[in-house]
Amino acid sequence: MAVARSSGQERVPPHPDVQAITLQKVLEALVDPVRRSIVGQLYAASGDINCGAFDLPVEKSTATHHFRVLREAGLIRQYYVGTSRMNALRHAEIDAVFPGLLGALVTAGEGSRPAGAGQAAPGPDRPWAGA
Amino acid sequence: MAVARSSGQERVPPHPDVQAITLQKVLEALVDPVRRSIVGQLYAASGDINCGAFDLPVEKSTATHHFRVLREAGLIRQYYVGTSRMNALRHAEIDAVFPGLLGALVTAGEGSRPAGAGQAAPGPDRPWAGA
DNA sequence: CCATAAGTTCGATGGTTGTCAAACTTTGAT
DNA sequence: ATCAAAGTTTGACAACCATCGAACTTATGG
Repeated sequence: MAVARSSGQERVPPHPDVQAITLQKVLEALVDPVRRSIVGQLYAASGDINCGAFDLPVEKSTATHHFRVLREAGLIRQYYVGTSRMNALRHAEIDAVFPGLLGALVTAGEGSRPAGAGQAAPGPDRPWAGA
Repeated sequence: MAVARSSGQERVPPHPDVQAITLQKVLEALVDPVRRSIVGQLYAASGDINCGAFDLPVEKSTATHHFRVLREAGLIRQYYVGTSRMNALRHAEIDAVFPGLLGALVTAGEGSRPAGAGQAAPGPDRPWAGA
């Protein structure tokens, strides 16, 4: 029946609000490949995803740890649906604070190197230009 | 006299070429505030900067360590001028591999939060929308 | 009521990393 | 030749972090 229990654990973990999101925390979160994979899968998904539906190379307890780091960094929003915990990417909010960052990171992580990235502008003569 | 010694140490440390730059290494490098400060100062500077000219909160030997990490990640280029070691941001090359990433990171690190970042798009009804 | 499913919490562990001090190297100037 | 300036190298140390297994909590289904 789900009587919306008014007391006890609300089963809603603490999230930082937008102003509290720092670049330091975001980078600390995104430096881990597993967490970057989570964000990538959320970015590519149409809707929210529950923890168990992710394709991750680690055990459940480790995954829990990663989700918590992402949540505390302000990158994802978590809420319960029955026994499942859903995860939503805080896309618009992060874009509002760090414009372009999320998109650039996900794009960079897609493994798809932009074509013709062989030689960049040669620039003025510098000692290392020869090596 | 500077006879351009043809043998011995060339005094040019190894740099990864563009194709070898990985997002993982770039993020590992940029997760450290000191290294992000170095990149920020290079980004804002008109030309290259020698190691001693940076404003850093660590000892010389630690700074050397940070410069090496940045170099091995492919973020900076280093070359000698006399006893000074110059540092150049590999701006164009990084942009070619990870478009927009460097700019987004430096902008995000400038502490200048974009105005009116209070409330982002409210989005559809989700349990956490109330909290 | 009992079993199962979905996550969480709690140690423990092994590896990585940022930091410094001290000794060293190389270059340029006196 | 001698000295100072600018970095580097090495070794040591403390702190942090990702990972796992085992025990626990909460909700759903029969």
